[in-house]
Amino acid sequence: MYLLLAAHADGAALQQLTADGAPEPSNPDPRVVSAGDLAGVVRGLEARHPRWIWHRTQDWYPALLGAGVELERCYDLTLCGSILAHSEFTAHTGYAQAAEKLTQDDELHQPPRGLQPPAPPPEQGALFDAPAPGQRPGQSLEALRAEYAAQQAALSQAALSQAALSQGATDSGTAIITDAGRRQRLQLLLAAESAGAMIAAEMQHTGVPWREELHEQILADHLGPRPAPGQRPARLETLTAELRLLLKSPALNPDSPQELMRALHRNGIEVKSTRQWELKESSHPAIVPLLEYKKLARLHAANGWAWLDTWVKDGRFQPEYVVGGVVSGRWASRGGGALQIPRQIRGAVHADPGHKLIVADASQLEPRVLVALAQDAKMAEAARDKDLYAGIAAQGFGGDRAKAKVALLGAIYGATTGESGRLMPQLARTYPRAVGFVEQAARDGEAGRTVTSRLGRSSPPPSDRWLQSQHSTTAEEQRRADSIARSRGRFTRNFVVQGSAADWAACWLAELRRRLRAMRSEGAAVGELVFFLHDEVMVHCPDSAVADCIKAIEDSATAAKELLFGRIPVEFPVSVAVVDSYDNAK
DNA sequence: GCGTGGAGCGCG
DNA sequence: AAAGCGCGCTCCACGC
Repeated sequence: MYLLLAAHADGAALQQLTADGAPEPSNPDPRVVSAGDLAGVVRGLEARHPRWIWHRTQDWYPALLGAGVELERCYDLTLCGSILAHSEFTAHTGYAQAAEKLTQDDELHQPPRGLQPPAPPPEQGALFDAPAPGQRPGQSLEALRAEYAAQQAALSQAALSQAALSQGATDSGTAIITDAGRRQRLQLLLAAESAGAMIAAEMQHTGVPWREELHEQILADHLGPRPAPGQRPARLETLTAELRLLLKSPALNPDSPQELMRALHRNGIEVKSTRQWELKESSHPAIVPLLEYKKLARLHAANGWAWLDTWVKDGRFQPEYVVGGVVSGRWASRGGGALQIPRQIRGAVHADPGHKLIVADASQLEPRVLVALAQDAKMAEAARDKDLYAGIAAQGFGGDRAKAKVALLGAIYGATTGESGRLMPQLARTYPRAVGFVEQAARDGEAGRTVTSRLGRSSPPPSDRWLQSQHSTTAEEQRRADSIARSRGRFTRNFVVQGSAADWAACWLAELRRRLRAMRSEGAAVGELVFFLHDEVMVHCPDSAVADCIKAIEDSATAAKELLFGRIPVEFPVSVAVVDSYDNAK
């Protein structure tokens, strides 16, 4: 059952659709529900397990969660439309071609980042103050129904375009996949992306358990007592005085890179930047206190008392996740730097009494994804090891794990110089298929072609810079053009791996959510997803549910692998830690 | 005074 | 030891 939910002058409008987006013949008429009744009506309809179709999950779901209504499935027209508009699998469809021609003012087809106005603030009011459709062009019930139908049509036509076929998808070693296969992959991606949007809203609603007094204790230990607003904490004040003496600069502001650079130069410290690793080269007595200052200043500015006041309420950190916020399919976040919680303060993330945090991460996800993408049998042998790098080291690097790791990451990132660059030929000799796969992606990018993740998310087209650089005439311009092309090559090289890893993670997350919901419906005390970070999840759960949650996490990882790649002999192990405090997880 | 871009550093 | 991918946040510097 498919239920379309759209804003309406009197609240919301609901319409039952068929799978391909036509009004359901047995119940074709829309139903208008007042804002006040909506949560109750939605709750009642949820018993029939519909797929809720809406413009953006963020428009509806936060307020529904606020009203205590959790839903099972949705279809997020904005996120799915963005995938379909750009995917190579649907590039030949009218949908993608129309999206390309669309003017800036039709936001349905815009990617969800940057170009699109920010989502309405996720307050409770959002649901109940939805503006009339007239104020939101393109979001009437009829417009959304047409949009859904158009997306389903594009999906049903999913296939690799002729252009892409002739451009050597075969010589990269990729097996030709059937149209049905592409359709299935895209369908899976759209479902996972929409589930991700629900999970993001649910995790924001739940929040990460955050003990303010533990955070404050960490700050006090490092920085001293809380200073007055605008003041440096005691420890930073002391270090500033020390630096002013050591660098003979009585008014030095160590926060100013320019002042700092001049002061360092005056004291014979010849650095080209004030980056940590470069400062560490020098043995001047000012360096040690300077590095400590930088570390602590960062803690104070980014995750100090002000951060705590702003982002933690009633023992929960509730960041906003931005699904589809990264072109590769990774999530971004807005506010509070949720995806950059420094190790220093992870001690403040603490389970409630009688609960544990289960922190699970997919070990060495990106290299394993590369193995599966490239179907490199030799590397797959190494990937049967729990420690893939150790396996690679044994096969091709005389047991030197560090070397193996640097070489493999270099291949994924496109390293050309340094140790990593030097190891590339050695890696390529041992694993021609895996290395050939990323090399092909790099050549595609350099030549201005798009590349595509396992499930069908495609890289953006070349930038204006790249296009303009194609017309270079002088040798100098040509050198610049080559540099721009190589830069795009590194991007597309990484995109196929990072994007496919994001595909895997999205499926992992969606599968885990499904299992946790099933456990709850059996009435068991059960864990909640509270955090997700690219290849890592955190579940907050009662002591009694720990074993079941771990099993759900592991089963979901296996399920995700099979959804993406089928039954292949490559392991995707998860490492699981059951802890009270996040800082004990690794 | 305000917005923007760079530097620097946190995370994967 | 310090190169190669993707982000967000804070500060400072700069231009209007």
